[in-house]
Amino acid sequence: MAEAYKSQDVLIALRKIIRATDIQSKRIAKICGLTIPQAMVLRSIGDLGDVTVKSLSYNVSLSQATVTTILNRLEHSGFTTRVRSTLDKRKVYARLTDKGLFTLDSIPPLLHERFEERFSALSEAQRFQIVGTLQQLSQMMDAESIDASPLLDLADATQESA
Amino acid sequence: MAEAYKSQDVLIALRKIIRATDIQSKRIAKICGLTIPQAMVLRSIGDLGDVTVKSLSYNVSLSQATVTTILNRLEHSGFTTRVRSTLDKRKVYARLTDKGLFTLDSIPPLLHERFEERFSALSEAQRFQIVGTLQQLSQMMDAESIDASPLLDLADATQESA
DNA sequence: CTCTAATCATTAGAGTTCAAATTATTATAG
DNA sequence: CTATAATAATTTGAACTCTAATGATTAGAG
Repeated sequence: MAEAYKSQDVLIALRKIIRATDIQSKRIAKICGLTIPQAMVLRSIGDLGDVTVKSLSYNVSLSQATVTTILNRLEHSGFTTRVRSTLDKRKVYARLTDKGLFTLDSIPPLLHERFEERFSALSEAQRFQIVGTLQQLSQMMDAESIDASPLLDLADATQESA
Repeated sequence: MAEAYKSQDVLIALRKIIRATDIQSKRIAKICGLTIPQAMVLRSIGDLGDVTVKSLSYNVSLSQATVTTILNRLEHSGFTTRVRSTLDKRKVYARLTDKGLFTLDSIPPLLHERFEERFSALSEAQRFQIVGTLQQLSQMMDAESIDASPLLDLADATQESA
């Protein structure tokens, strides 16, 4: 029995992974009130400080439109606010509220706990292999056009908020 | 600088891959009028013959609810029909129309052409490595609970349609 | 200075996706 | 036989995601 690995197999495997993360996202949402995408965005804001929608979209690999809708929900739930730039009125900075900052600490691991365990139990070489393969995949899929390095305009925002 | 591969890196790489396939899906939809999920379902029906929604959901790794909505669209566009089982009236079989059968041949590769090229240019060992890593990942994410082998009830359907 | 082009964010519109609740049907236990 | 449980599909409700169009603002050319 020959084993010919086709790109279709890639698609099927990806679907299972996507499904697993989707389901996990719902699970997390029930526990802490934040879905995975929301948590990713919140975490990004925590890491980067005040950031523009565009920077966020680079950072979490989502379109600007998607980040906008996620920010809508985060703002509605009181985790973030929007601050329009005074230097360039086109720009809008996302900023954590106290509630958002507080919540950041209580977000559970974004992947399934069991995955976290299993993954960290692997050797560094194995982890490298997995991450490397995924990165190779995303490059092969032309994801590199999305892969631009995050254009942080932290300095700008920090000065303004001072 | 130490390189500690964290599960967060997995999440980011996955996001890029997911996004790349989403974008490709829209691209395909413009070309042939079918999104990737729709094409996957259509192809499954082509492979399996008349199948129940449940079988399809196993086969394409989507929930029953999702398959239902995709079938709605496929039916609305005239690619498939629904045939309710007479032996077990709970079951509904999806069936290709002539248009659906015809269209099946004209569906472009579901992943980016460049990806198809690059992927098929790899050695069997490399392809195995990629598919294997993905499958390992999906198992680690507890996707195995979804991973049950497809429960085909082809025989049943075939007899009925005769 | 002004017109046009580029940039940033949002909105509009459509498709995907899930869990949970519902409906319909079949199977099983008493 | 009937009541309950299990199964199959759908509906409901909510989030995510994209592209394309729009609105607002800034940058650059003439």
